[in-house]
Amino acid sequence: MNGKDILRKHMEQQVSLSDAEFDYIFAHFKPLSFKKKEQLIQIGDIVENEYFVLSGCLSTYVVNDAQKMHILQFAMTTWWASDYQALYKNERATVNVNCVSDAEVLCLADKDREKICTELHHVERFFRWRSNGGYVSLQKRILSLLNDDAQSRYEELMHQYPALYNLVPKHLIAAYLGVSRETLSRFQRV
Amino acid sequence: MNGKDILRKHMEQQVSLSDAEFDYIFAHFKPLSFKKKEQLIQIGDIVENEYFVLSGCLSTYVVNDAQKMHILQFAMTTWWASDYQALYKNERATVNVNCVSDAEVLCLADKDREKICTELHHVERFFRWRSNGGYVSLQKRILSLLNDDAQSRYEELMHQYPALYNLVPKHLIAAYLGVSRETLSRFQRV
DNA sequence: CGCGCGATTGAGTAATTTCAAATCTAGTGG
DNA sequence: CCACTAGATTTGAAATTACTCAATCGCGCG
Repeated sequence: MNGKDILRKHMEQQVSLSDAEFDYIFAHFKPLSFKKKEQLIQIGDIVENEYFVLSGCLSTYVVNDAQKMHILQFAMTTWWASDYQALYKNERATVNVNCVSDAEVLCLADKDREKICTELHHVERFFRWRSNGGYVSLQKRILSLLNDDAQSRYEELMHQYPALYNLVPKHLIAAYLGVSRETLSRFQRV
Repeated sequence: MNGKDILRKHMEQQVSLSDAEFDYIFAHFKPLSFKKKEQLIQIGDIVENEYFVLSGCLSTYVVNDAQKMHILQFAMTTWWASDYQALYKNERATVNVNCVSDAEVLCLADKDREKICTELHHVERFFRWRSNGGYVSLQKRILSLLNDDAQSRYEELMHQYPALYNLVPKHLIAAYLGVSRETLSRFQRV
């Protein structure tokens, strides 16, 4: 399936669009390819775009003073990624976004998203519902951080996204779960 | 300031509305009063409403098998609360919402929100931006759970919402931060 | 073949939890 | 107004858990 079809199918899960409408929307997305380890956003950058992932895997992360990395989000196909704090509030980037693997994305500028949201009420609805869904997912993650031990979080993550197991190095999964790689490794033996 | 003015000011921070528009919107909100400890939503409920807090404080929480409580969110004036997973996805409630103190709220039905979003493009934009803001806040909380120790999280929370210090019992703050009340108590001495 | 990155393992350490008990506080009824 | 009580907070000590540091192992790629 090509990028256009992937995006259309993704959007039509929420709202229905005519061919003409979708063509118009799609014209605002720019296809880009990245190699493993390339940076899409770096801390301090001005952030003007968000990215819809077609293939491969991105990660959104920070590195603290003690050189420890924390991963806010992985993004695989049909997921969106950016520094949303910077994007929505017009601030400098406080997180990095890079490629865990080679990746293809569709790039959408913040100003274009706002433009097509204004022009097409359906699109505004799509993005509202997308945001609602993201909010609920983050709430779940907070609950799992509060309530579940790291081993359960690991098992749950692997259960929900088995593709991560082979696509992402274990130390990055540890950085997502919030445990040291050694501790994660000790869980594996079970 | 009365409830109507609080809501209007809150919405006008994002979008501008005519008097007639706002009157129409406001007609869909039902003012309700609750006493401390009253439950707005209980696990298992069908969830049809969300709540805009005018005064007092609500908390959204779960209790795990070991009887340990985890707080997903506090909600003070101008904050919104509900079980959004249940509300958005038409599922049964998986979290409780109750009153930490006596509280006044404006109740908005899911179907009314969707209706006025459809009727007034501005309102759809307001709710999209609200959701975007919530998403960013939850991301920050996840980062602080991953990166900061409990003491920093406590200090940061008190710094950002000093009102919580007197309004909310410490063991609930511990349940929000994800530490035992004993550990939180030991931090206090600093 | 050897290098380098990632994963694993062991041992000692630091931090938090649990359990138990004591202390403090605000609100209630007499 | 005071005594009482339930809820909230604090403290101590033991047990658990995850961390760090260091060393080793394994494997794919040049």
